[in-house]
Amino acid sequence: MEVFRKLFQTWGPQHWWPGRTRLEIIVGAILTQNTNWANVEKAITNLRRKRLLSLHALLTFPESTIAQAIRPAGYYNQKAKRLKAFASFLERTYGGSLRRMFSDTTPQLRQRLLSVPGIGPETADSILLYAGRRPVFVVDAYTRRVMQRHGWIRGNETYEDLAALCQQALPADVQLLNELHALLVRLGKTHCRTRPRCPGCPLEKLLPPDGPLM
DNA sequence: GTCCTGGCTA
DNA sequence: TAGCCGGGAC
Repeated sequence: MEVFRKLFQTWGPQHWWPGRTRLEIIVGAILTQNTNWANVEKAITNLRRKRLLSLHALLTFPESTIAQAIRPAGYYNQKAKRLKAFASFLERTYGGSLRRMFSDTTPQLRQRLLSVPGIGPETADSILLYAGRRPVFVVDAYTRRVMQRHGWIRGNETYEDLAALCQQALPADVQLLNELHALLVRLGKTHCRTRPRCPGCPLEKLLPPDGPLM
């Protein structure tokens, strides 16, 4: 909570997730895997312009057509496959209804999302939090790096370990978890980069005496 | 050349 | 655990 307060006091609300619809948020969550968001926006713009941003289109258009549209997001062949995998999952499991999907319980839906090829824990949790408004903490590479550099974890924890650790330390508040993940991403892009830039960091006073650990 | 709101496979 | 996917921005 101290981390959240410091980050929020410094940068304020981050206005995530910038998607128009729940489907668009889910598509964005898949497209942004290991990819800069600016490139995802280009891909989503292409999908919209080509009328591919619908469940029906994702189900019916050939994978190669989807791939061409999302090319700016990188990994376009893999991601085209993943978008179609999610679309067929939604059709098969919930009759194509996002409303039915999001009326499922969080643990049940999470388990089912993880069974979709191309949806791992971070993508599943992003979907739950940002499209489903469920109080879920999203762990990402920045989260791990920030915690490791401050000596709060050993570094060999699994995704589920870190998620449990953070959930436990935080209230189950959708808005807070929404902002916190976005703020941690901002922190990772500005200060907690591959090479740390601690001077001026909102968390500078939380550093161990000898500085960052890695 | 490095990095980007990961996940799958061998 | 390493290698792979990959274009775009810097």
